[in-house]
Amino acid sequence: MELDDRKVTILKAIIKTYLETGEPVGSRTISKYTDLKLSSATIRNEMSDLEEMGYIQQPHTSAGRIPSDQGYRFYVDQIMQEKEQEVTEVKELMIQRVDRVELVLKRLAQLLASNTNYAAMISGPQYHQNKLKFIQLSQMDSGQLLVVIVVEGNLIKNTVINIPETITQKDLLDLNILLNSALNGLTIQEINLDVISRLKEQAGSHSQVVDLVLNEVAAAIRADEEDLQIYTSGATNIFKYPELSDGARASELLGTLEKKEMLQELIADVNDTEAGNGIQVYIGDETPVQTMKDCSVVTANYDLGEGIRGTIGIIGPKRMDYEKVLSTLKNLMKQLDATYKNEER
Amino acid sequence: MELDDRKVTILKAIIKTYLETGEPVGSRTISKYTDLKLSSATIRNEMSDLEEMGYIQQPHTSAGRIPSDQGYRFYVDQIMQEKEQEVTEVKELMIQRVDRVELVLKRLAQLLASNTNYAAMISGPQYHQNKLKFIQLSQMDSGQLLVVIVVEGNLIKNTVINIPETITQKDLLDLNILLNSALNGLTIQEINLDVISRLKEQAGSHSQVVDLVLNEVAAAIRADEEDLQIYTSGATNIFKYPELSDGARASELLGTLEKKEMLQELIADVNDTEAGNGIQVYIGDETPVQTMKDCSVVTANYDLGEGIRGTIGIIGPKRMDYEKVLSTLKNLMKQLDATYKNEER
DNA sequence: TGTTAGCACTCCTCGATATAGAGTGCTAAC
DNA sequence: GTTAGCACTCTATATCGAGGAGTGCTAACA
Repeated sequence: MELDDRKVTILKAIIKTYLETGEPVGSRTISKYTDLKLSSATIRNEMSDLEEMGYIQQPHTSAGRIPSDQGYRFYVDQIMQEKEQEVTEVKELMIQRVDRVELVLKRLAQLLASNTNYAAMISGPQYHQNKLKFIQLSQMDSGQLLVVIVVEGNLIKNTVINIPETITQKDLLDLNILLNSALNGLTIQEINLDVISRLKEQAGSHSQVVDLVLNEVAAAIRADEEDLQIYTSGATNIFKYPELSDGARASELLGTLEKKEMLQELIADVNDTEAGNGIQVYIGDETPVQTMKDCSVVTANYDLGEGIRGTIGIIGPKRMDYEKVLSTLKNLMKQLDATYKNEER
Repeated sequence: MELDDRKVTILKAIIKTYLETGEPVGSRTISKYTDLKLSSATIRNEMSDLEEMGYIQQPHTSAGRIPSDQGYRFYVDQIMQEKEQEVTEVKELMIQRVDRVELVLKRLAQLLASNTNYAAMISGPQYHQNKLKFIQLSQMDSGQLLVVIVVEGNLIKNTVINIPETITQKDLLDLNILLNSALNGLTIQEINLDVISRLKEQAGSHSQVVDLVLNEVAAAIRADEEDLQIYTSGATNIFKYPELSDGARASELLGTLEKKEMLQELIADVNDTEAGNGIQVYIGDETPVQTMKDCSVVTANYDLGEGIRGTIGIIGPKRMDYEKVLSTLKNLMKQLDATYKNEER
């Protein structure tokens, strides 16, 4: 059987209506809704075909039809094609340049959640892939050194370390110069034993301090990894969709969003399958995260330049408003580009 | 009517049973449960009295009894008295000293949530009440200054600012000394116009930089306030308690925990009414947060020294295991004291 | 040959009704 | 003061039937 124009029109009409209402849609509704001027009987025949072809299904014999995952997939592919060129002008998202990346990300998540009425997640940059830009040691109290580490993209980490020895201002200055010249431009991953032992040699009597500093660098980075830089917002939006809000489902889903570990799998998968324009849609079972199999997830990869890149995800019911979500994300990416890339930091 | 020993025993038995089961408890259950060796009929009479006195209530005529808020209050007051002296040894909570306060707080919240099976919240320190300890400017690229601000308790804030002029190493050193000597020991609130203008005078040609730096200090602090330093964990634990997990209620409660604004009111109230040992219990309507009126909230104030203090809260159903929560919190406070206070930082 | 009207059929939804069971309150006896 | 007994109340659960939405099929129509 072939998916001719009329079938496509009817399929789209079914899906659109279902997206709006969340109720199974009957033949009479479609017969009125479309401008096809067909009777409900004809529609019924077509629907029967569409069901046989796997695009729609019936919750029970005498109910209307709802889209199957395959149906959603067809629909999404369609609108992704149609809108490919079109640069949608959604209402301004009001992005302000802020220097602290985490804050920006948190706000973005909030923005997306409140704009779409779905749940939003956003992953922060992976620090260990970024290059070191600047290290600064300074004496606070005696025996206490303040360590400030700046990596690409002006991400700043800092800690206070206790040192056993006292250290003169002069030595401190030398150490700073040494550290900077040795480590600048390296990523955290590239700071291996070789680099470290060479550094310690050069540091001479202060090799112990170097050790402590490098340990702290490593620890700070590690803490960050552990502390999964994933922000979520609007998790409770899922209660707006009855099909997601029954006890067990809601609990699972919210748990996934709260714990965040599983979201990493999602992000990993997004990065693996990296689509053309960076926007991807997972419908139902397509998701790599089992607890989201009743949801759809739309993801995008953002890149603020200077190594700050990550993944954004919108999580909602399968009957989410794909057009809106897709255009919101596209618009967001455009604005991020405009705000962060072109303007030199 | 008087609340004699037998009534107390029965009341406690009712509450204890209800805490475990979550179902209204009948007279026969109590007659078997206690070692009072009384028939269900006698218990019924006593229950009737207890209801008249307001300690228990019936969901409907032919159901068993459940504790009223007043009943819970009595119960909690009792165990708080009984356990006052007793330093309970719950299983070790495994607190490790970590230097980054936010991480510690996040972990604490997780620890509490998983230990109790309720939701946990924990508020971070309010930076503007803390004294400035150290300010350091350093040149990163030309035109870019790295500003590091350390306040009491080794809380570190930092930003990168763009400056219009270039500045020599010598001038930078002078500026650092100037800033530190002028601002050290002041709280953010104490840095008023008077201090600022005096500073700018002394800075001479670099008064513009001083301005920028102070603005950034203010902005960093403000961002922190906005970004409400409240961490939550285990919000989805509420699904373990049917009386909290129906759609509307769960949504409201989770929303409150996610948005966090309302939690501030709770914290404010805790600080206002500051109880003896710092532990407080809000039962049902006693809570200052309307959305938690079906819950009980147990709060404690922690103090890690050096101005790092805040509030911890455990949020669960009214039939929460008060004994466990109270002793867990007491134990936690003890461990925090041992880990942070005695050991000099 | 495609479209449509008509109709029987299916299955869900919703309200009404009946029933079982848990628990109470009261009374009377111990 | 305590207890056994019993009638009574109210909920929870199941059952039934009516109403209605929607289908699938057939036969007639253009």
